[in-house]
Amino acid sequence: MAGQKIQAPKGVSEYVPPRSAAFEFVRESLINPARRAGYQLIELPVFEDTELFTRGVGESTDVVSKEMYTFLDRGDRSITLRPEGTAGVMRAVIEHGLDRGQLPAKLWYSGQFFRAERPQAGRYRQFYQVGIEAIGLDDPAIDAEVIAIADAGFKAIGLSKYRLEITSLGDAQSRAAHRIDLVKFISGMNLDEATSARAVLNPLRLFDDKRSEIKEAMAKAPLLIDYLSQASRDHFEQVNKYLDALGISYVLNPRMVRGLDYYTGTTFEFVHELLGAQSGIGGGGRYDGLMAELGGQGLSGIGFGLGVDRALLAAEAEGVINEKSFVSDLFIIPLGDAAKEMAMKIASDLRSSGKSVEVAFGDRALKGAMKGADKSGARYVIVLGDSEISSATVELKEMKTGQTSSVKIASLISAL
RNA sequence: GUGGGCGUAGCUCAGCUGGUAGAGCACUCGGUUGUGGUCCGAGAUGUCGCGGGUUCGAGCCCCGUCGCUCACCCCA
Repeated sequence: MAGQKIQAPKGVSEYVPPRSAAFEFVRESLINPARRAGYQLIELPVFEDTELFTRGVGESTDVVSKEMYTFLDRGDRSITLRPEGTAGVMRAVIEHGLDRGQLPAKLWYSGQFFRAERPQAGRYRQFYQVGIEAIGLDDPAIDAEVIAIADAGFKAIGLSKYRLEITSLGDAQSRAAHRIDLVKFISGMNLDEATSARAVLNPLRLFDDKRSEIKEAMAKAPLLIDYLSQASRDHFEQVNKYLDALGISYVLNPRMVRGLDYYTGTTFEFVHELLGAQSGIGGGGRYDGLMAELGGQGLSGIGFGLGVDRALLAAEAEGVINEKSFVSDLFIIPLGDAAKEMAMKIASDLRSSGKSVEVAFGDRALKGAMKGADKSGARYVIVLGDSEISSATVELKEMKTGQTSSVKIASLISAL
């Protein structure tokens, strides 16, 4: 019986050669600034107790209420594929007592996340994020550093056509005071059912509506930024000051809306100009109440999540991906069985000395093997046949120039 | 979840008012016996997403389904 072809599940992003090289480059570019700032790797499960997200991210959010991959495992536990990274990091910090050492705890992660949405340009059901979290420090300087690390990642990729938007969501009192006035304002608007339902869940959502009539109506709505407490205002001004000192440009967007309930205080988003509807390539902010909500001590925190898939899309749109895929130092073409054995031995020795070496297997004709060497992008090629074996000498050919030189097999390592 | 567009060789696509498939690229081999990138020649490749239906006959029409894609919603 002929096997039916099996397709990947709907909406997943996957990266195969040659594009996987660009993906790897983008991901590493986003991670490196965090490593260089002293953030340490944290590897966590991709599935968690469902309650972690309902409690941490917030039941009223779209992410939790209609986009989670939730299922019962064989022990009837409710499990959810992680839709974001911060809640899991906070869970692990509490569980492993990382908040008992020196603060802030500075962590980075990278991996897959899952959201059961309708796929679209730059929006996948399984997608990749790189993120960092700095937990246990209220200093506005850490806010600026976190933002600077994200910005450095995008710059390392070569991106330039994006903007950084920031605002402050203030503390609990700030938000409560603002909400009263905002709800009052919205009650005076004439809204359709779906929109007002959304407004009840989170009135801030209306700031993000794309319809022009809503935008116009919301133009006069009270802004949260005008309700900030003195402490929140001071903190936010300090953040801006540090960003200025770092030479990071940003625009204040008091209408910014974030989809996760845990955000407080400093909040930011990176928006790319060349992407379609899904133009956010990264975002984050403070979450000063999250740890307590998850049963830990009441430490504050700040972090970001950067979209690797979208950053790659943005890099391709800007045409800045010129990173060649990984290329070998040497390509060996063996002719005959004895040569093949020797080629494997040479390759193995050179590899343990840190050289990257490919061997042409499969007894291809020399012409085809040379073509393979060319395609591989290897810097040098040698042909290994009877005469080379008996003389212990090979013609080392530099592919770029076509020039060859005689080299003893034993001294190949120094010739590469 | 709602709506639009699409689904033909590995890739990008062509296929006229229905008559049982083609191009370019890529791939393999060859152009005198062991050295690539150009050029020339030859060759292999598809259950035309899947399942039904209409028809003497469907890649082209109809229905369903799966997937892709774009937008809404939402977000990375």
